[in-house]
Amino acid sequence: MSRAETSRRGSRPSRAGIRDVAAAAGVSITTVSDALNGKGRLPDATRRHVREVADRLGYRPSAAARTLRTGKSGLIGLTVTTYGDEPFTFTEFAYFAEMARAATSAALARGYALVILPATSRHDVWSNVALDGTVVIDPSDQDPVVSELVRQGLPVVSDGRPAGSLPVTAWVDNDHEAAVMGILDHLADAGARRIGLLTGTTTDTYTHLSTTAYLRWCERVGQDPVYEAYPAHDPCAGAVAADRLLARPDRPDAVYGLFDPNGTDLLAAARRYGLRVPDDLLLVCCSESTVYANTEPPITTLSLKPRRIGTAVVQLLIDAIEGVDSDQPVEQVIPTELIVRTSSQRRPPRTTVSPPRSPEDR
Amino acid sequence: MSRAETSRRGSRPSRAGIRDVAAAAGVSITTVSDALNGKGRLPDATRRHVREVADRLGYRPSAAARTLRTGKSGLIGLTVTTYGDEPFTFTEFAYFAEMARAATSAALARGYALVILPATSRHDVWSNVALDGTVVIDPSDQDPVVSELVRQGLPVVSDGRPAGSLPVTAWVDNDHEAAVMGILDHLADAGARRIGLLTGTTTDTYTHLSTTAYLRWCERVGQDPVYEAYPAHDPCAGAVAADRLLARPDRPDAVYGLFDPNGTDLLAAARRYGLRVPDDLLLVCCSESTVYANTEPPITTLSLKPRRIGTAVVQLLIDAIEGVDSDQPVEQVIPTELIVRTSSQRRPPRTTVSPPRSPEDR
DNA sequence: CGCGAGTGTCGTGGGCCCATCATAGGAATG
DNA sequence: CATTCCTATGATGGGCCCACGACACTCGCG
Repeated sequence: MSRAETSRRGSRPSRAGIRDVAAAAGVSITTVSDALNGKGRLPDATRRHVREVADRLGYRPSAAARTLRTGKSGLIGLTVTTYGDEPFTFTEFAYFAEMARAATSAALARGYALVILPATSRHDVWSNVALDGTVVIDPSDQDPVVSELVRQGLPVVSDGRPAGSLPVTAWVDNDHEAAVMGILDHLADAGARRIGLLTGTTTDTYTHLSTTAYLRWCERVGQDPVYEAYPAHDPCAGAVAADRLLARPDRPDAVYGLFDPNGTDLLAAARRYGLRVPDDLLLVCCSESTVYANTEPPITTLSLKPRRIGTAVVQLLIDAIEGVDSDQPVEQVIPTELIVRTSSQRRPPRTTVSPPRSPEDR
Repeated sequence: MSRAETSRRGSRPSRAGIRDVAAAAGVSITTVSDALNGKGRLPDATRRHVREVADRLGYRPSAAARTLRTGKSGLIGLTVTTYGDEPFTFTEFAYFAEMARAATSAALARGYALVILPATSRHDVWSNVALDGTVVIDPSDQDPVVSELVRQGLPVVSDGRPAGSLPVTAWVDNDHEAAVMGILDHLADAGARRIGLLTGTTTDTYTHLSTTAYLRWCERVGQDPVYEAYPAHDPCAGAVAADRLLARPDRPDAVYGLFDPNGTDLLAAARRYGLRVPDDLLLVCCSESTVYANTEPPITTLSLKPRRIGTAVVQLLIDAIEGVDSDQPVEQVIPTELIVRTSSQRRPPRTTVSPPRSPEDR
């Protein structure tokens, strides 16, 4: 009867379109659109009727068409640049898993979905997906991916203070200097005389800021720096570096490890040299892994609160996408948390309970 | 001059379109499309020229428009149904992290990107993203999400044998019965007289098949079943159930735990009861976590090979999307791997090395 | 009482987003 | 004149939104 009915030629295995709904409901396309989207001024009767017909036909609006028309896809990119070519390092570092999980939840809660994309700009994938914005974890200086995205006018929020003058829309990070200072003070309070550092050779800001803070602290208290650096993406290199650190003539009596597996590696190395923890060696490492609550002895860890970071990053990004001028500053600093366990206390504490983890605040 | 030049009105802060490239290169829109997509028969000179101009203008084809026209978005959904409302349980179970990572890599390698979606059908998100197909992990019987997707004609591949007559396009799974049987035989060989099981109360196929296999094995060898079940999504319940199992009057002298954290929980429970592992109690659990290589003692684990599963699932899905009639069957069974460590051997083995992990085969 | 202007409600038409593809058209060559 | 080659035209995909149109009803004034 109507044009919609006849213009579709032949068989129709495809899904019902807005046209079909309009024809079946006896109204115009616009009315269908308005009725389903809650826009326009329509009597409730019409609205209900259209919705019924749409349901009956199993109508689902085409996401592609809507995206094309509105310019919004409801998709957010997530990309991890750090440590090598693998698309992301979920397994190696619990931090990424937690952060990605929180980011996904936060995005979904606001009606967006998260797309995981490779750091290495395989252009075909990046340009095949319509993004409203992107979260970049640890962007390197002059990151080409970021530049390209910004050039296209897309908002970019980074996890990690951007190096140089990378033009990100907003960023979220911990205060790594303060965290390192706090740990070193904590170890010194526990009786450490010479504190060593296990650090990385990579050039990301986390490694850089932490190492610098360590060196400054040493200068302030008048201690000679004792540290070993290794390529953080190589799990075996970590064990070797831990061993080297404890084999030095100026062996430290306390060590802070910047990366997740350092705790286990340092513990193993200590065993090899017959060092007791915490009696002969105090240990702290930066990790989100719950493993360290059950090691022998339990190891004190620094948590960077990846859940809060993941949530914050996504909130900032969506605010930027939707043009919400939030009161939040575009630079957000998330506090770290030192979870003190046996490994960093000379005298065993009265109770070794770690703070209870509430689902959100972590 | 051309229509493209004049039809755009006013200022143009937006990205360059194919029109602009055509105008700038002095050719038609079709020629631009063909030149960039490698289609049609064009002289190389034209092709190069168009590409140059496109680069100069920073032209990126609109993903939304392409999707609308071609009907392909290059996007694959990944959804986890198991264990509660949280969008996915990355952290709790290393299995998911590994599997998702492998799936992401495999998708990217074939030019697709992965979108993580919630199992609970928040319709607004699902219908806002144009998917070419979906991977469903552990679909429950009569899963509404799966039904809806299939109704729309989208291919769905599941990780885990679908229960009932769920109409998935293909599925990948381990042979859980064989795996459990193998472990029980392994424990019996090591001298176990009464083998207990730590299982779940959930109704997913993994739990169901594994438990059934255990009961059948018991029947075959004439042992009374000794098992405790708990809701797998609750980490605390696991510790309690482990304790209950070892507190029973008919205490088992060997236990297999179906879930990732069971190893740690059982080890802790054993300590509380003064049981030595492996002397008084043999232990195996199903886990992808590397922590069990370093526990005291190291614990034998069953690996379900999540990387291979994640890869296989995505390959099958993309084959279905692209209409490739692969030689592969639509039902793929991935072999499991038992990583034997100290906890399941009465006499300490001569060497306790676990097999070296190659990057892909895991 | 009659008629046009004024006000409001409800709905419709057609353009638009942008790239792709089938087909028709034109130029050059044998 | 026929045959290659190459390029242009126009339709298409599906939903959203601006700008109106149809219609009903009220009010004011002659």
